[in-house]
Amino acid sequence: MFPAMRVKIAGLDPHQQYYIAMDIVPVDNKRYRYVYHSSKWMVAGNADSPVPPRVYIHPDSLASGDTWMRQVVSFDKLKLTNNELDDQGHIILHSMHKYQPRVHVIRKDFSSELSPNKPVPSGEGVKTFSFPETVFTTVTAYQNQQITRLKIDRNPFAKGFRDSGRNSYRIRHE
Amino acid sequence: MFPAMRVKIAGLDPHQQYYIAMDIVPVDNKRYRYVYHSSKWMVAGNADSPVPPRVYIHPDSLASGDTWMRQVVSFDKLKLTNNELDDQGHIILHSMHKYQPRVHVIRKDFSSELSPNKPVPSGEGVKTFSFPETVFTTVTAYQNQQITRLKIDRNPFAKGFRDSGRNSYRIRHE
DNA sequence: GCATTTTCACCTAGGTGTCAAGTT
DNA sequence: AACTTGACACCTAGGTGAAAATGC
Repeated sequence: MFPAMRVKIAGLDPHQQYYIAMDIVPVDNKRYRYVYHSSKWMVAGNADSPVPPRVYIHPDSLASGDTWMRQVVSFDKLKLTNNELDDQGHIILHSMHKYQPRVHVIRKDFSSELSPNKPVPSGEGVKTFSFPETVFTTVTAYQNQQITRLKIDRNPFAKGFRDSGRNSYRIRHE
Repeated sequence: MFPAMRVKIAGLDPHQQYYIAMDIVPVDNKRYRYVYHSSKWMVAGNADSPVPPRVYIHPDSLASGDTWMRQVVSFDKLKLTNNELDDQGHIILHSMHKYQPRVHVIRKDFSSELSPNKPVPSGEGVKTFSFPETVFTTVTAYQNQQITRLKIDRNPFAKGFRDSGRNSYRIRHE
């Protein structure tokens, strides 16, 4: 997932151990399509059937509150798929749906049910955070040029698609 | 360090948490040189003064006995340096000295003194293993062709130096 | 008419030994 | 004469979007 979610965390007990995890939940029960001439996402029917729940447990887990608070916690290794049979532990989503990423801070002594394949437990010892500005719509092909430009300009791995010298290569193989 | 040390571990308590670590200790108090015509390492004086102790804590630490025993534990990310002022956490060694790598299995509740910059604690809760067949001599340039061949043939990153098509490239830049 | 998958050139990031040049 | 360092060609490993191929 790019751009990656990055969060700063405060208020933990420095000596307590925590997991930090992310899941991604549907915003509504709709399927969308992009209407190019109005540059808007429009409802295009009801959502597809639910997919197996997946949780991305941040690879620095387990760590102390102290450690988590000292750094920006980045989710740049989180991967998405539309393959409901995925066995790589990626988060499974439907294409053309709207989603909300959520960050979970889970105290170790309340983590007994934490698993990449089960919903994140809730209740005492678990805090969940949603940032509405991070809602996104899944696609298999980009629907508008602002997104394409953002991806190319900001992601180091897409440097080959930036404007400088754009004409001087990219000859297809026969 | 290549080839990397790889160990299988048995006899742990599956539910206990352990660190696994490696350090590298001098075999003797000598400095060596390689005598080409007899293909042997010969003593060439006394060892250089000791270097700061460094411990490589296996990156899968902390993990349960169960987890450690289920996999081959590989130390392929361990790095060596002859720079006594190294600040990358590499293990510091003298060139032209003989060394013995050691594997340490450290129960979590006895790990209070475990640090990349302190000698590994010893005593209850800590087991140390040495494999004499893994003794090696440090160099900055290879001293014999068997080693060079071993490195090139076995290390995927050295594929470019293998024999096939050896003549067809490797033109130096002007 | 779309949505999705596959292939590919182009990158980042970093692990190899070689060689030239420097140091001791 | 032996040792050390730095630049470099050549790899592995894997993250990009474009375009072609396939599916629905």
